[in-house]
Amino acid sequence: MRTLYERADVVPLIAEVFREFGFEGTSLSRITEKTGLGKGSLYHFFPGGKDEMARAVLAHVDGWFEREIYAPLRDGPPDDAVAQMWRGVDDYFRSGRRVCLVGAFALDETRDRFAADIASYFTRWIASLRDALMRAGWPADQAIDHAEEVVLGIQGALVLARATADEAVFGRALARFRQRLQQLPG
Amino acid sequence: MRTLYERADVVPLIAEVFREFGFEGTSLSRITEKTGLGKGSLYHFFPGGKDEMARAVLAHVDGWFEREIYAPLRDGPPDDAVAQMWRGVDDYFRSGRRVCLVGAFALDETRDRFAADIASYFTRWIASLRDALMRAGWPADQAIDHAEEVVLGIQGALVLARATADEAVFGRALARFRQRLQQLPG
DNA sequence: GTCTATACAGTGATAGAC
DNA sequence: GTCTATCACTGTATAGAC
Repeated sequence: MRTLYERADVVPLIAEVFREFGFEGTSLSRITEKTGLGKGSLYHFFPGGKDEMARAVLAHVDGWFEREIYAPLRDGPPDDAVAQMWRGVDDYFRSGRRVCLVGAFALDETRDRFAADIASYFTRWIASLRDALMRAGWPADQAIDHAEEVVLGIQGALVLARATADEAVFGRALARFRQRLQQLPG
Repeated sequence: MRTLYERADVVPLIAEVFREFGFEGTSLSRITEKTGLGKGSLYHFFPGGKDEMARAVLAHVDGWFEREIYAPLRDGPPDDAVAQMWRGVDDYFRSGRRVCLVGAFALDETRDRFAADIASYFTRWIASLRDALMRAGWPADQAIDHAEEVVLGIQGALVLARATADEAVFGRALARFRQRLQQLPG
């Protein structure tokens, strides 16, 4: 039985801990508990400690979105890419049961530590969605407006779903946005 | 010169610390630094420690919203109440430069500690806004949809504004919602 | 690579002088 | 009421055995 001994294998586990407890609330003992790896092993993989672990997690999340969401929005057929975005985010955020790690990091002083990564995650999401909408026929000003509102709305839906312990909020929000983007103007 | 020696005077200061650092990131030393009060005084006002301080802060925030936003939405002239809500939240959140403490608490395991307070803050906001919209002439299903989308959108706008360090996101989001609510259906 | 042992600063909290 | 001193504990991080 092969256990985890590659850095890439533990990053998703560490990501879950950061997602659940935030940066400050994540302790090495919790990471040890989740991964089964002692501090020695963790510092072997991440010499920079907790900070480097968080950076690896952010890079991992960013890589997933770049590959599954942003790149198709920029380069693929716009209607397919948008449809894949709805499926992708609903799946990724477990229909509202999972929280956005990047959004959570943004809210407290953790943002200052990872400001560039956090800003890039959102600006690239908005920019790639705007591109797809324009290629789908939306005028530039409406495309940017809709893109911003969708990305912002997904974050808000995740906050509200978790705050009220009502996951259905997330699905309803996605449905509203999907419907709105389907009605081309004119 | 009268300094702070009432519990009510220090709550807003403590609120700022929780808003900036989150629950886990807020330490008693940071509260001491902000308020100028030593641990002795803090535990005199809040025998329950950090937990009781956070509860007092949540109650303070809740009281402000109940008084300035929810009650007018439920009882006042709907158009005036909605207009006052836009002014109120723009002012309260400093046009996007301030974060929502309740939303931030909702994202990590802090939610479990204050679950009832956090859920109530959002469900009452949505319910009171829905009431106002219905009294303004919106059909029930659209009123609840819009209310949920506005409350959720405000949270998302705060996340996005802070994440991208672009406060203007917040103002644009408020303007979009305001415009949408002005166009009564039919 | 993975572990145990350990260093040391910082945490929330309490006691008691004034 | 406010302070200082102190508590037990947990935090991140390091060193070194195996």
